[in-house]
Amino acid sequence: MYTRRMAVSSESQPGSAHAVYVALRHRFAEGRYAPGQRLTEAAVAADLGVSRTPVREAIGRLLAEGLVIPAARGVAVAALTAAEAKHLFVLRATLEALAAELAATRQARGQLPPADIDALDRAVDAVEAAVQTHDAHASAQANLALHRAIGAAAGNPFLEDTLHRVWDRIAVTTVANLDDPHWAGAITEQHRAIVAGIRAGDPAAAGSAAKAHIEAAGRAYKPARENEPRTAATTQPTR
Amino acid sequence: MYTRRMAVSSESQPGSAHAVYVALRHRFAEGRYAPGQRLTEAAVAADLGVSRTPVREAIGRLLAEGLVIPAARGVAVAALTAAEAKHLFVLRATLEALAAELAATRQARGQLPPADIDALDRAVDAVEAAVQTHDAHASAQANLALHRAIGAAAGNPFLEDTLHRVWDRIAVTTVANLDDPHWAGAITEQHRAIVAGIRAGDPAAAGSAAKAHIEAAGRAYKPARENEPRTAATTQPTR
DNA sequence: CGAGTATACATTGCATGCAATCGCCCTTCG
DNA sequence: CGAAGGGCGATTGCATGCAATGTATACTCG
Repeated sequence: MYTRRMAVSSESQPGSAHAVYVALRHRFAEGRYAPGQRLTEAAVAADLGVSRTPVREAIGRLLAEGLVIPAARGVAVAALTAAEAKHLFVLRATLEALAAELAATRQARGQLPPADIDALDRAVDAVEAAVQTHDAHASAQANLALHRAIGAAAGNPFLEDTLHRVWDRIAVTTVANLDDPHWAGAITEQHRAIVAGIRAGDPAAAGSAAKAHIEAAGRAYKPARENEPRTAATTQPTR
Repeated sequence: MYTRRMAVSSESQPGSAHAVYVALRHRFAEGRYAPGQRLTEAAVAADLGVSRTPVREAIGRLLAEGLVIPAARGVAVAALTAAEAKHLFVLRATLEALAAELAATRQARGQLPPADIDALDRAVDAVEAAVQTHDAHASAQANLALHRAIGAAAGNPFLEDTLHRVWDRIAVTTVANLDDPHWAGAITEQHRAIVAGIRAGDPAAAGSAAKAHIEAAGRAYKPARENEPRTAATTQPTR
């Protein structure tokens, strides 16, 4: 998974500031810090067992990325409005279409290792299996892994980084929407169409399949827990 | 209707950490801190008259954005390799095509204020005038303003933010390449084609014109000062 | 004279302290 | 009963100190 690469955004940073950053993102993803919840430096620092300084740096990055927003006194976990989600999916559709096109182009030129393509097929199978278990978390995980693999196959580190940003922003409030059986059935078919286009080295086919897939995902998207009532205190002050 | 400004990346932050961040970016843009140059927290802090703490935060953000890279002892100003530039222009072409398409769509739906379109025309004129003065800095500035206006006209804050990131990354080492008279002449024509497509409300025309324009810009791009003094070479790009 | 090694030092990374700021709540007045 | 104002407290923002770490230099030995 770590085929790095050109310096676009450094991944393997040491230090607890980066650890805090990763930890916070993880808490967002698993909903432990819910959208709208307020974060205070002291509470996070106590939670993670570090001082406020690395927490400050991590929050600064999250603020720059839009994963948290300025709140009354400090920051709050960002929530996605319906309009924001719509805009994100428009961008995402174009980016994923480009990724599929580039991957197909690399395949046509023989620049894509066969192992990578086989990995795509396995990833599609994994999503299908996960969806059938009706495990939302595992499905989201497998789905993300597939899309990540396509992004990596494109061979453009800046595109890959941009895709990660978009996914992160969407994943803050989303898990795969499996309630709709029609969508759950269509997802694998659409995934296969993308991979087939890549395998065939057909950029147009792969790109349009990817675009259609993301647009369908955008239509199926329902903002999870849109408005959790406010004032979920940070961590319990244990008072 | 006035839609509340979506928080994608907070712009007007107070505090000297943000001021340091802006100041550093400005120094990069005007070449005062050249690519490959090493930055130490203490030196920057002394230069800007603050302590190391806000400098640390600013450098952390620049590191996350890829504008500086980890160096032997701290960080160095990032330089663009030819391969990186190529990848950036591929991404940029797609993003700007999307922006032009969305702007044209908004125009077709009557959602784009006529004043905005007139502003696009004026921006095109401004670029033309600046190019004729052979002032590289002014030309780059005017060109960026035009592209920014198109990005804003698209009405998608996430796309706009992503475009800014790409522009920033390219602008680190680039000014408009005016040496090529053929390119200098074609630039205004291409700009007009994009704006014409938007004004006509024709997404396909606007998008393809934008894509062609950026691809031409990518071909005309020559990495300014391609001296690579072994800065990024701490990790081997074993590609 | 070159290579290997030890040492000193520049520099980062984090914690802590202190002052400034802003929201919240309680009080007070209309 | 509602609104305005003031004080208190929570929280941020920045500076500084100290320890850890990796680099570059100087030194020694072959």
